[in-house]
Amino acid sequence: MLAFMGARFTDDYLLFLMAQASAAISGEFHRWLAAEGVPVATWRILASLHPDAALTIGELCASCLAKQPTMTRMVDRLTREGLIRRATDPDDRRRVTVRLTESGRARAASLSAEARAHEARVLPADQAAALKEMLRPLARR
Amino acid sequence: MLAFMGARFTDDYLLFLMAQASAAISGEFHRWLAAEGVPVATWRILASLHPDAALTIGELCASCLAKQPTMTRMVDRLTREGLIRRATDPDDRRRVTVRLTESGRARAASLSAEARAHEARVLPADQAAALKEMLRPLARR
DNA sequence: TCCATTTATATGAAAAATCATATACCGAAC
DNA sequence: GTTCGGTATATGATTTTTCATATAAATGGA
Repeated sequence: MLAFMGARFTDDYLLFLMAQASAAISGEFHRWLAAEGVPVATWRILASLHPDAALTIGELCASCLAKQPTMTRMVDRLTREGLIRRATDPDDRRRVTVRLTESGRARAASLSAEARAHEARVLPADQAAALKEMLRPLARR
Repeated sequence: MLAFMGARFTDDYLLFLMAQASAAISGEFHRWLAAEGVPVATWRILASLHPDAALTIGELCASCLAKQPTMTRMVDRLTREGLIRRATDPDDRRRVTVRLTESGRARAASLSAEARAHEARVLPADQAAALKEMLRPLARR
């Protein structure tokens, strides 16, 4: 029998558990995306705009968890690919609002459907709902 | 009154909520680390080894959510800084096991104490325990 | 109006992470 | 013991992300 090793700090540390759970579950879906040839950054932006939101670069940063210079470059790329469209906000000409093109909306709809199906495989609906209830206030901070 | 905008997909998508909650809460602690001059990568490795674990590079990758080449380089750096020590596993000479030095243990202990204090500020103990219960099986996948 | 401050995005330089691959080693089959 | 396939870590090249800063525009006074 092996010697008892003593519990590791991270085995019962909320922030590590949350990061690991998030990475494990998201990783499953990200591997599916990769098989479809869809970069994770593309998915995040399409999902954030789906079905018909107009978000600024800054709002996309918060939703996709990227820094602003990164987001500007991602938005450049998706714009070149014809999936999204940029527009200067007339009420505040510093702001750039982004929304889906028709082609982007179609792509977002199909990926989102698969995301929902994956979510349903991860947890029964009642457990998923309970978990979301706990996560929502944390996500807002 | 503004027109109703239609719910966004990501407002009720488990994987986004989990990633956003994780980033929001971890971000709070990471800002404190930055103020202390401690890189996040350093904290993750010290926490994973605390108080006295001997982990391989591969196990550290899983714990810290980094890829293997990244981890090899992080371990190089912390070794140079005298916080951890590498050793070839005599039972399998391909493996490199890593553990804290005395100096690393002291640093890990003090950071972990602050991490616990932060965790306690995030959620009441009973809610944190309930959340951990839900996250644990997901993190194991 | 003019100026100072703050906010939103863009961009060049730098840093960090990752991919592809090399090396070293293990274990099993022969 | 030799070979073959698989596993663990290391490393060069590349990509991705970020930092620092610039530009442009809004905001709140003097």
